[in-house]
Amino acid sequence: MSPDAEPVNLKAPAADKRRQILDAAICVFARQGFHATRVSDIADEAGVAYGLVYHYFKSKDRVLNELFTERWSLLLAAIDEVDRDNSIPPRSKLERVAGFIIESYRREPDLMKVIIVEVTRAANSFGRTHLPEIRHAYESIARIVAKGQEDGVFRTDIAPIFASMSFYGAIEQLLSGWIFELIPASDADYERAKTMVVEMICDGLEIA
Amino acid sequence: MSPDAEPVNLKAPAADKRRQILDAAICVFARQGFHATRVSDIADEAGVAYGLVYHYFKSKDRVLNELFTERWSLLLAAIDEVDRDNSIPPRSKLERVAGFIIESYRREPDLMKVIIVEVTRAANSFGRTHLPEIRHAYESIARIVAKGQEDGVFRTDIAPIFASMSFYGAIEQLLSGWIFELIPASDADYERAKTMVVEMICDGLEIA
DNA sequence: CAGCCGACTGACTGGTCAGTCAATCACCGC
DNA sequence: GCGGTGATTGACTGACCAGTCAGTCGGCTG
Repeated sequence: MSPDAEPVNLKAPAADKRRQILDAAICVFARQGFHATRVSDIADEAGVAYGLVYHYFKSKDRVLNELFTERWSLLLAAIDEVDRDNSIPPRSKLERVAGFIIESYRREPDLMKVIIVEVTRAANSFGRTHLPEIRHAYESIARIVAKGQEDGVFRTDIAPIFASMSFYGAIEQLLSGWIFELIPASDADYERAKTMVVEMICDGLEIA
Repeated sequence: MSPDAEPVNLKAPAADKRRQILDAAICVFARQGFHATRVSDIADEAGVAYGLVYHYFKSKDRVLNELFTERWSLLLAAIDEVDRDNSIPPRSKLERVAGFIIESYRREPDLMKVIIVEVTRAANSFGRTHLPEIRHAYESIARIVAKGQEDGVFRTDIAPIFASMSFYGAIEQLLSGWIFELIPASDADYERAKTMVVEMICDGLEIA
């Protein structure tokens, strides 16, 4: 950018303001929930005029939209990449998927909270629009399971989509538990959870 | 109107109107979601004047409240009853819990949809109030798991609350799948699901 | 310098509802 | 038939807020 050292934050090169608004939205949505936040809350939090939000986004919905799409596409890409790597056993694939999701939460808890609470688990209101993308994730995970069945590693009497939903549901429930402080959330807990979910799903709770 | 011999339904003995309103709310909340339904929608659906809703309920929230509390207390009671019955192995206990929830959905899909979508999975907005009751369910299930561990039937390296959340999360995710038509929903599917969740949680996905 | 353009501002409007309330109705006991 | 009580009605109001828009600012181009 500019070699000359200038008095910074007015200079925010245009697109930065957009980012500022998105970040503010993450923060405010996480704190108050989507429905309860006014557009002015976002603007205030971003330190920006009310109208500017509408300069960059067509509506309040579009802001949430962008947050979701941005992150969800990363998840889909991650799952697909894991799926394509056939050098590891299916169990490790699930481990990586669980790891990715939990790690996402650890790094950006507010963003993940917003995505889960306002989109993924709000399929009746806002999330409705994104049902196809959400379904896509379930199907990708199901593909991993199916491949495990073909390899003779996973039992075949459980439908892949069913296993996939249960697996993802278990993980999301854990995140919810952390979000709403229903279960303890330390770095150690996150780490333990990663292996525990997979162990439970793959090996089962019962002693063989 | 005719003085006598009239077409009954005016006669609805007072408290029936209350029930009528609740049933209408179930229907409308399920169809449009809580936020998107106006109080007038409930009144219309119930075939009752707008103001009557406020005669029976202090606010729109209270209507949803009542729906949730009514049903959730049944769930809590069912779980506790299962837990107390020590004549059956822990695995059967989980089967009964899963069975109860899935059967509830089969019998009253709209009500369960409302409870899950608007309360249980909406902990950021409306559900916040009910976090204690929701947590209570998790803890009751965790108690079943803990007892299974004491009996040497369940492995002890997975925290009971953790297993509980995963178990419940898996079931709720299945219901969501049915609600949003992400997975097939026939009587056979419900029946299969009941055993599948428990099998997966107890025996695991992997072939031993 | 003039004139343009995109970033940026915030007062204002239009529509939407939750909740209120004054009035009416149906019934019952006296 | 009279007065009281609770059920029932629906027009109305006050608050709230998403989205608009007329206008300012600052930098760049010719």
